[in-house]
Amino acid sequence: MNSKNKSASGKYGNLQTLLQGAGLRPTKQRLALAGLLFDGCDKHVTAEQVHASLTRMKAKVSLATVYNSLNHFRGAGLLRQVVVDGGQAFFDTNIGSHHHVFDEDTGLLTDIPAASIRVSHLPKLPQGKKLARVDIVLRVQSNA
Amino acid sequence: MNSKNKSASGKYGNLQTLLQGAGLRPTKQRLALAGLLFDGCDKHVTAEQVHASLTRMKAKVSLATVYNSLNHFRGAGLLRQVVVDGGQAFFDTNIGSHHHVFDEDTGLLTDIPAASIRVSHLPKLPQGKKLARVDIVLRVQSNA
DNA sequence: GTGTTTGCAAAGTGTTTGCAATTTA
DNA sequence: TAAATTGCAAACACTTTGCAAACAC
Repeated sequence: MNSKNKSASGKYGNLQTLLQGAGLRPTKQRLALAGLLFDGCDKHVTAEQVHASLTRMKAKVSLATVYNSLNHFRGAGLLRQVVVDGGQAFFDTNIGSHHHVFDEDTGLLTDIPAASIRVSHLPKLPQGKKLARVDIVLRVQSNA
Repeated sequence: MNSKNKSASGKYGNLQTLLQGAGLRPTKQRLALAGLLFDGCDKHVTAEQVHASLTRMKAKVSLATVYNSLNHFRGAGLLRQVVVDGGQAFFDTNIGSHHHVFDEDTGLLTDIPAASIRVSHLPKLPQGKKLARVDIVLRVQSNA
Protein backbone atom coordinates (compact mmCIF):
# COMPACT_ATOMS: atom_id res chain seq x y z
CA MET A 1 0.00 0.00 0.00
CA ASN A 2 0.92 3.59 -0.13
CA SER A 3 2.51 3.04 -3.51
CA LYS A 4 2.86 6.71 -4.36
CA ASN A 5 5.66 7.24 -1.91
CA LYS A 6 8.91 6.09 -3.36
CA SER A 7 10.44 5.41 0.00
CA ALA A 8 7.72 2.94 0.81
CA SER A 9 7.81 -0.19 2.94
CA GLY A 10 10.91 -0.62 5.06
CA LYS A 11 12.42 2.75 4.34
CA TYR A 12 9.30 4.59 5.29
CA GLY A 13 9.00 2.76 8.54
CA ASN A 14 12.58 3.48 9.40
CA LEU A 15 12.23 7.15 8.77
CA GLN A 16 9.15 7.26 10.90
CA THR A 17 11.02 5.51 13.67
CA LEU A 18 13.97 7.82 13.18
CA LEU A 19 11.86 10.90 13.62
CA GLN A 20 9.88 9.54 16.52
CA GLY A 21 13.04 8.41 18.20
CA ALA A 22 14.26 11.98 17.93
CA GLY A 23 11.05 13.26 19.46
CA LEU A 24 9.76 14.72 16.21
CA ARG A 25 6.31 14.06 14.85
CA PRO A 26 6.59 12.22 11.56
CA THR A 27 4.66 14.59 9.37
CA LYS A 28 4.47 14.21 5.62
CA GLN A 29 6.92 17.07 5.13
CA ARG A 30 9.45 15.78 7.61
CA LEU A 31 9.25 12.29 6.17
CA ALA A 32 9.90 13.67 2.71
CA LEU A 33 12.82 15.67 4.02
CA ALA A 34 14.19 12.75 5.98
CA GLY A 35 13.81 10.48 2.99
CA LEU A 36 15.94 12.84 1.02
CA LEU A 37 18.58 13.32 3.67
CA PHE A 38 18.93 10.00 5.43
CA ASP A 39 19.47 7.56 2.61
CA GLY A 40 22.68 6.23 4.01
CA CYS A 41 24.96 8.60 2.13
CA ASP A 42 26.57 11.56 3.81
CA LYS A 43 25.38 14.83 2.41
CA HIS A 44 25.94 18.53 2.74
CA VAL A 45 22.87 20.46 1.82
CA THR A 46 21.58 23.97 2.04
CA ALA A 47 17.96 24.81 2.76
CA GLU A 48 17.49 26.08 -0.77
CA GLN A 49 18.91 22.91 -2.27
CA VAL A 50 16.62 20.68 -0.25
CA HIS A 51 13.66 22.84 -1.06
CA ALA A 52 14.47 22.67 -4.75
CA SER A 53 14.80 18.89 -4.59
CA LEU A 54 11.52 18.48 -2.79
CA THR A 55 9.81 20.73 -5.28
CA ARG A 56 11.31 18.84 -8.20
CA MET A 57 10.00 15.58 -6.80
CA LYS A 58 6.55 17.09 -6.30
CA ALA A 59 6.66 17.13 -2.52
CA LYS A 60 5.18 20.46 -1.63
CA VAL A 61 7.05 21.75 1.39
CA SER A 62 7.40 25.44 1.97
CA LEU A 63 10.83 26.96 2.33
CA ALA A 64 10.01 28.11 5.84
CA THR A 65 9.18 24.56 6.80
CA VAL A 66 12.41 23.34 5.28
CA TYR A 67 14.29 25.79 7.46
CA ASN A 68 12.28 24.93 10.52
CA SER A 69 12.64 21.22 9.96
CA LEU A 70 16.35 21.39 9.33
CA ASN A 71 16.71 23.30 12.54
CA HIS A 72 14.57 20.78 14.39
CA PHE A 73 16.64 17.95 12.95
CA ARG A 74 19.74 19.71 14.07
CA GLY A 75 18.34 20.30 17.53
CA ALA A 76 17.53 16.61 17.72
CA GLY A 77 21.06 15.70 16.77
CA LEU A 78 20.19 14.27 13.37
CA LEU A 79 22.10 16.95 11.49
CA ARG A 80 25.03 19.17 12.07
CA GLN A 81 25.42 22.68 10.78
CA VAL A 82 28.60 23.69 9.02
CA VAL A 83 29.57 27.26 8.26
CA VAL A 84 32.33 27.81 5.78
CA ASP A 85 31.64 31.28 4.56
CA GLY A 86 29.06 33.95 5.08
CA GLY A 87 26.42 33.14 2.50
CA GLN A 88 24.44 30.04 3.27
CA ALA A 89 24.59 27.42 5.96
CA PHE A 90 25.26 23.78 5.18
CA PHE A 91 23.57 20.96 6.99
CA ASP A 92 25.67 17.85 7.25
CA THR A 93 24.04 14.45 7.59
CA ASN A 94 27.29 13.05 8.89
CA ILE A 95 27.11 13.65 12.60
CA GLY A 96 30.17 11.61 13.46
CA SER A 97 33.54 13.11 14.17
CA HIS A 98 35.02 14.47 10.99
CA HIS A 99 36.25 17.55 9.22
CA HIS A 100 35.73 19.32 5.93
CA VAL A 101 37.31 20.31 2.71
CA PHE A 102 35.87 23.42 1.18
CA ASP A 103 36.55 24.08 -2.47
CA GLU A 104 36.71 27.83 -2.85
CA ASP A 105 36.24 27.63 -6.59
CA THR A 106 33.12 25.49 -6.64
CA GLY A 107 31.73 26.19 -3.17
CA LEU A 108 31.48 22.44 -2.63
CA LEU A 109 31.97 20.86 0.75
CA THR A 110 33.43 17.41 1.31
CA ASP A 111 33.93 15.32 4.41
CA ILE A 112 37.21 13.99 5.59
CA PRO A 113 37.37 11.49 8.42
CA ALA A 114 38.58 12.83 11.72
CA ALA A 115 41.37 10.29 11.58
CA SER A 116 42.82 11.97 8.50
CA ILE A 117 43.93 14.84 10.60
CA ARG A 118 45.77 14.49 13.80
CA VAL A 119 45.68 17.46 16.09
CA SER A 120 48.15 17.68 18.89
CA HIS A 121 49.18 20.35 21.33
CA LEU A 122 45.78 21.90 21.85
CA PRO A 123 46.25 25.02 23.92
CA LYS A 124 44.75 25.18 27.37
CA LEU A 125 41.33 26.69 27.50
CA PRO A 126 40.09 29.58 29.60
CA GLN A 127 38.90 28.86 33.14
CA GLY A 128 35.53 27.20 33.31
CA LYS A 129 35.39 26.46 29.61
CA LYS A 130 35.34 23.10 27.96
CA LEU A 131 36.05 22.14 24.40
CA ALA A 132 32.78 21.63 22.61
CA ARG A 133 34.16 20.79 19.20
CA VAL A 134 37.10 21.22 16.92
CA ASP A 135 36.14 22.44 13.48
CA ILE A 136 38.74 22.08 10.81
CA VAL A 137 38.20 23.31 7.28
CA LEU A 138 40.78 22.67 4.60
CA ARG A 139 40.31 25.40 2.04
CA VAL A 140 41.45 24.31 -1.36
CA GLN A 141 41.53 26.04 -4.69
CA SER A 142 42.64 25.32 -8.20
CA ASN A 143 46.40 25.48 -8.60
CA ALA A 144 46.12 26.41 -12.24
CA MET B 1 50.02 70.90 12.81
CA ASN B 2 46.89 68.93 12.35
CA SER B 3 46.41 68.76 16.08
CA LYS B 4 42.83 67.57 15.96
CA ASN B 5 43.74 64.11 14.80
CA LYS B 6 44.74 61.99 17.73
CA SER B 7 46.90 59.69 15.67
CA ALA B 8 49.09 62.57 14.60
CA SER B 9 52.71 62.67 13.67
CA GLY B 10 54.38 59.29 13.28
CA LYS B 11 51.28 57.16 13.54
CA TYR B 12 49.46 59.10 10.91
CA GLY B 13 52.34 58.89 8.52
CA ASN B 14 52.62 55.17 8.98
CA LEU B 15 48.97 54.59 8.30
CA GLN B 16 49.19 56.67 5.20
CA THR B 17 52.14 54.64 4.04
CA LEU B 18 50.37 51.45 4.94
CA LEU B 19 47.38 52.31 2.81
CA GLN B 20 49.40 53.61 -0.09
CA GLY B 21 51.59 50.56 0.03
CA ALA B 22 48.44 48.50 -0.31
CA GLY B 23 47.34 50.55 -3.28
CA LEU B 24 44.56 52.27 -1.37
CA ARG B 25 44.04 56.00 -1.35
CA PRO B 26 44.49 57.30 2.15
CA THR B 27 41.17 59.01 2.58
CA LYS B 28 40.04 60.44 5.88
CA GLN B 29 37.69 57.53 6.42
CA ARG B 30 40.23 54.86 5.64
CA LEU B 31 42.80 56.54 7.86
CA ALA B 32 40.34 56.60 10.72
CA LEU B 33 39.51 52.97 10.15
CA ALA B 34 43.15 51.98 9.84
CA GLY B 35 44.00 53.94 12.97
CA LEU B 36 41.44 51.93 14.84
CA LEU B 37 42.48 48.58 13.44
CA PHE B 38 46.22 48.70 13.05
CA ASP B 39 47.42 49.82 16.42
CA GLY B 40 49.72 46.90 16.88
CA CYS B 41 47.23 44.73 18.73
CA ASP B 42 45.46 41.85 17.04
CA LYS B 43 41.74 42.37 16.81
CA HIS B 44 38.61 40.66 15.64
CA VAL B 45 36.01 43.14 14.64
CA THR B 46 32.69 43.20 12.88
CA ALA B 47 31.61 45.99 10.57
CA GLU B 48 29.03 47.12 13.08
CA GLN B 49 31.56 47.26 15.88
CA VAL B 50 33.97 49.35 13.89
CA HIS B 51 31.20 51.63 12.78
CA ALA B 52 30.07 52.09 16.37
CA SER B 53 33.61 52.88 17.49
CA LEU B 54 34.12 55.40 14.74
CA THR B 55 30.82 57.04 15.55
CA ARG B 56 31.67 57.15 19.23
CA MET B 57 34.95 58.88 18.49
CA LYS B 58 33.17 61.36 16.27
CA ALA B 59 34.62 60.12 13.01
CA LYS B 60 31.69 60.17 10.67
CA VAL B 61 32.01 57.18 8.40
CA SER B 62 28.96 55.57 6.94
CA LEU B 63 28.30 51.90 7.52
CA ALA B 64 28.46 51.25 3.80
CA THR B 65 31.91 52.76 3.68
CA VAL B 66 32.99 50.67 6.62
CA TYR B 67 31.92 47.55 4.76
CA ASN B 68 33.54 48.70 1.56
CA SER B 69 36.75 49.65 3.27
CA LEU B 70 36.99 46.43 5.24
CA ASN B 71 36.55 44.55 2.01
CA HIS B 72 39.19 46.65 0.33
CA PHE B 73 41.55 46.08 3.23
CA ARG B 74 40.91 42.39 2.97
CA GLY B 75 41.49 42.43 -0.77
CA ALA B 76 44.76 44.21 -0.15
CA GLY B 77 45.82 41.57 2.35
CA LEU B 78 45.64 43.85 5.38
CA LEU B 79 42.82 41.90 6.98
CA ARG B 80 41.55 38.40 6.99
CA GLN B 81 37.94 37.37 7.22
CA VAL B 82 36.88 34.75 9.72
CA VAL B 83 33.57 32.98 9.68
CA VAL B 84 32.53 31.16 12.80
CA ASP B 85 28.80 31.09 12.49
CA GLY B 86 26.15 32.48 10.25
CA GLY B 87 25.44 35.91 11.68
CA GLN B 88 28.17 38.42 11.14
CA ALA B 89 31.62 38.25 9.64
CA PHE B 90 34.71 38.95 11.69
CA PHE B 91 37.70 40.74 10.28
CA ASP B 92 40.95 39.70 11.83
CA THR B 93 43.88 42.09 11.90
CA ASN B 94 46.20 39.18 12.49
CA ILE B 95 47.07 38.00 9.02
CA GLY B 96 49.76 35.61 10.12
CA SER B 97 49.27 31.89 10.46
CA HIS B 98 47.06 31.17 13.42
CA HIS B 99 43.79 29.66 14.51
CA HIS B 100 40.80 30.62 16.60
CA VAL B 101 38.90 29.89 19.72
CA PHE B 102 35.24 30.71 19.53
CA ASP B 103 33.33 31.03 22.75
CA GLU B 104 29.83 29.87 22.00
CA ASP B 105 28.45 31.52 25.11
CA THR B 106 29.82 34.99 24.54
CA GLY B 107 30.34 34.95 20.78
CA LEU B 108 33.90 36.14 21.34
CA LEU B 109 36.73 35.13 19.11
CA THR B 110 40.32 34.70 20.24
CA ASP B 111 43.51 33.92 18.40
CA ILE B 112 45.74 31.01 19.11
CA PRO B 113 49.13 30.75 17.48
CA ALA B 114 49.43 28.23 14.71
CA ALA B 115 52.15 26.53 16.71
CA SER B 116 49.66 25.68 19.45
CA ILE B 117 48.08 23.14 17.20
CA ARG B 118 50.00 20.61 15.25
CA VAL B 119 48.21 19.09 12.33
CA SER B 120 49.55 15.93 10.83
CA HIS B 121 48.29 13.42 8.32
CA LEU B 122 46.53 15.85 6.06
CA PRO B 123 44.62 13.85 3.48
CA LYS B 124 45.62 14.09 -0.14
CA LEU B 125 43.73 16.70 -2.07
CA PRO B 126 41.76 16.30 -5.27
CA GLN B 127 43.63 16.52 -8.57
CA GLY B 128 44.59 20.02 -9.55
CA LYS B 129 43.76 21.51 -6.17
CA LYS B 130 46.12 23.06 -3.72
CA LEU B 131 45.69 23.78 -0.07
CA ALA B 132 44.88 27.46 0.34
CA ARG B 133 44.49 27.51 4.08
CA VAL B 134 43.69 25.42 7.09
CA ASP B 135 41.07 26.96 9.29
CA ILE B 136 40.75 25.56 12.76
CA VAL B 137 38.16 26.75 15.21
CA LEU B 138 38.09 25.47 18.75
CA ARG B 139 34.55 25.86 19.95
CA VAL B 140 34.36 26.20 23.68
CA GLN B 141 31.51 26.63 26.06
CA SER B 142 30.96 26.92 29.76
CA ASN B 143 31.28 23.60 31.53
CA ALA B 144 28.95 24.71 34.30
C1' DG C 1 40.47 67.64 -14.55
C1' DT C 2 39.97 62.74 -14.10
C1' DG C 3 39.18 58.83 -11.76
C1' DT C 4 38.25 57.23 -6.99
C1' DT C 5 35.68 57.25 -2.90
C1' DT C 6 31.87 58.57 -0.02
C1' DG C 7 27.18 58.50 1.80
C1' DC C 8 22.66 57.72 1.50
C1' DA C 9 18.89 54.97 0.58
C1' DA C 10 17.34 51.11 -1.81
C1' DA C 11 17.97 46.48 -3.06
C1' DG C 12 19.68 41.89 -2.04
C1' DT C 13 20.49 37.45 0.35
C1' DG C 14 19.66 34.03 3.60
C1' DT C 15 16.94 33.07 7.59
C1' DT C 16 13.32 33.59 11.14
C1' DT C 17 8.72 34.69 12.85
C1' DG C 18 3.52 35.74 13.54
C1' DC C 19 -0.55 33.72 12.92
C1' DA C 20 -4.59 31.26 10.96
C1' DA C 21 -5.52 26.81 9.05
C1' DT C 22 -4.28 22.06 9.23
C1' DT C 23 -2.61 17.88 11.04
C1' DT C 24 -0.99 14.68 14.66
C1' DA C 25 -1.48 11.92 18.80
C1' DT D 1 -9.52 17.91 21.59
C1' DA D 2 -5.17 19.70 22.82
C1' DA D 3 -0.75 20.48 21.21
C1' DA D 4 2.35 20.58 17.37
C1' DT D 5 3.19 21.69 12.61
C1' DT D 6 2.45 23.94 8.23
C1' DG D 7 2.46 27.77 4.85
C1' DC D 8 2.31 32.23 3.66
C1' DA D 9 3.87 36.76 3.93
C1' DA D 10 6.08 39.99 6.54
C1' DA D 11 9.98 40.90 9.34
C1' DC D 12 14.84 40.33 10.10
C1' DA D 13 19.98 40.90 10.20
C1' DC D 14 23.77 41.54 7.55
C1' DT D 15 25.82 43.06 3.37
C1' DT D 16 26.07 45.06 -1.27
C1' DT D 17 24.94 48.43 -4.82
C1' DG D 18 23.41 52.68 -7.71
C1' DC D 19 24.27 57.12 -8.16
C1' DA D 20 25.23 62.08 -7.23
C1' DA D 21 28.30 64.85 -4.54
C1' DA D 22 32.92 65.19 -2.54
C1' DC D 23 37.60 64.12 -2.72
C1' DA D 24 42.54 62.59 -4.02
C1' DC D 25 46.07 62.84 -7.21
